[in-house]
Amino acid sequence: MTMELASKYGAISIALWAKTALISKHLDNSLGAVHGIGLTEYMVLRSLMRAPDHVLRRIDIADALERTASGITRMLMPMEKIGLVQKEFNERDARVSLVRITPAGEELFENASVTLNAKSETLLKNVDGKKLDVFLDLLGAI
Amino acid sequence: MTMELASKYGAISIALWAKTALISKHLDNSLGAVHGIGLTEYMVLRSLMRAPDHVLRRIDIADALERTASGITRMLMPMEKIGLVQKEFNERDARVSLVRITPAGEELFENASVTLNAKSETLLKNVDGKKLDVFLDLLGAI
DNA sequence: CTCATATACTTGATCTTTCAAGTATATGCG
DNA sequence: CGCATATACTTGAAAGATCAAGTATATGAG
Repeated sequence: MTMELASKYGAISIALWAKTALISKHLDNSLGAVHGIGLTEYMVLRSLMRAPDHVLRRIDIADALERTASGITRMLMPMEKIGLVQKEFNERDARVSLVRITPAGEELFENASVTLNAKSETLLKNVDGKKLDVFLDLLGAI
Repeated sequence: MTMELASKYGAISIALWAKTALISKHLDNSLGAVHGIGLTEYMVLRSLMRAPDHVLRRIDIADALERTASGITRMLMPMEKIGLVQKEFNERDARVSLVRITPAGEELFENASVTLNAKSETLLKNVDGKKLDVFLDLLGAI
């Protein structure tokens, strides 16, 4: 019994892994083609938009995205160069380098969100619309 | 209304992406520490175990895992070296290089499955056990 | 049969991300 | 205060995966 239950949890892990690989590839392609950013970069912008004052430390972004600090350092370089985010200093703590989303970044995020939502609807069209809240609850419980 | 629905689909995509990043990192670490393989390599073995006669073409593995053919070529090299899989030739079509799981690969897969299921149960313990079938159905619909 | 096109795979270059090590700064204990 | 330890970030080296191009083989039209 316990064994059966465990293998059911394993099946969910595997299904999550497989379906997410599929979905994120499509979303990445769409965001790249239409807006010139990848899904991970979209998630950086999203984290910033949800942060108080639209500012975060690099380490906070790393935690939110399950990435390393060095990965974030490298990802932000081109984003800063094209003006989606900008660097700021923290007066209280000279170690931290704050990241702020720019107006251009906010605008791109809003447009990219429309693309992401539309593409998601297409990809997930076989999921019963009535069960979306149940789905979100289950994911939220993880 | 349509907009609201689309953004709900978008929220599901994002939740899938975020939760899967978390889960696969943990599973990857556990499989690596206990069995010396990554989650992607586990999925290769799993695909082979589920295939008729336990044999697949490289391209089939690539499709199943949402990876490129070249990625599979490179991933199989070390797996073949440590004896988890072996190369075979297709008499009908000299272009294809078949991949067969070895007895050692099968044994490792069975052991790794126990680890994966146990770790999944821990990671997903907050998901109500009664809703597992609903969850699997929703994922299956994607 | 022959040739154009498609398929299966491999390989060099490249991209993205991590890991390990290093720098700079902060914090707390004595 | 002074020092041990922890935190935030950066950077060179390396891992993992993709892309583009190339090789070999198969298939189908004429």
